[in-house]
Amino acid sequence: MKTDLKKGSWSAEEDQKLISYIEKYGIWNWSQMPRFAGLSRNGKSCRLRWMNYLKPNVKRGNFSKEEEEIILHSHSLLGNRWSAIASKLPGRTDNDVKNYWHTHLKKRAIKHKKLPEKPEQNDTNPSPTYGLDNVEGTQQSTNHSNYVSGSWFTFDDDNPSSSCTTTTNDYGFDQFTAEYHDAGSPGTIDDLQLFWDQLCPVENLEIANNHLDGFSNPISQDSYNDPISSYSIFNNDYITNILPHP
DNA sequence: AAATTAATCAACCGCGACTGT
DNA sequence: AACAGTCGCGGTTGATTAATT
Repeated sequence: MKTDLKKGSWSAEEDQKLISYIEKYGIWNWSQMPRFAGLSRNGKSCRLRWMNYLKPNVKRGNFSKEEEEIILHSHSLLGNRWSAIASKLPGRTDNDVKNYWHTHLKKRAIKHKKLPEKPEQNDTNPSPTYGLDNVEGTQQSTNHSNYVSGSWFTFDDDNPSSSCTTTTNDYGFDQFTAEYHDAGSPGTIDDLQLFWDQLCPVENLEIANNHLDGFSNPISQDSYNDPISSYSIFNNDYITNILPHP
């Protein structure tokens, strides 16, 4: 048996029924709830309406410049993981972010992709523009050498197998990536700790966790067992995802 | 002013992941 | 291990509104 379930736009009355029900009884089972709430909707429709529209603190209205930047940055790393991107924007839903991307930002990102590579840098006299020293809030380091934009170089004289690089990603953002290479000869967990401490103090790791879904703290036994652990930092901006070695 | 086109965004659909049995 | 139910995600559609001709 099937009572024909309503589809399409929600009426104010339906909204009110759903809100009242959830306020009273909470969310316990989306597929069962509509019956009890007196709604001729399937659970999926109710869930969507609640999540994207009715839930308290859902932010409506124009996206700020800052929100745009976060979406662009995040998308350049995460791709179409709208939910992960939305999680960095309090009050915004994945649907909103996705819509905004398609209607406002996609063209801009595509344009970025067509931009020429950033200017060549002089290998013998490297500019700090894309280097670690210019990453905001990151500990200054004097250890690195042979800096060449876009290619690997020795990061730490004490850890010759560690490296970092800078690239311009597909969206035109400068991206800084660091890796710890354990080159098959296991050191101690302290070596790894030291490497990441020098590269990025703990407070910045916390920033990373706040800004990126899926970030895993490199200072762990797990990543130590993995011969390479890495993450990236947008120039002057966000610490970003763990990246596999290319 | 009317017709046409473009932009916007709420909502639907299919699918995969997860959980419980 | 297999199955069913549920949930959440991402791609897509379609109705409405705004802009343009």
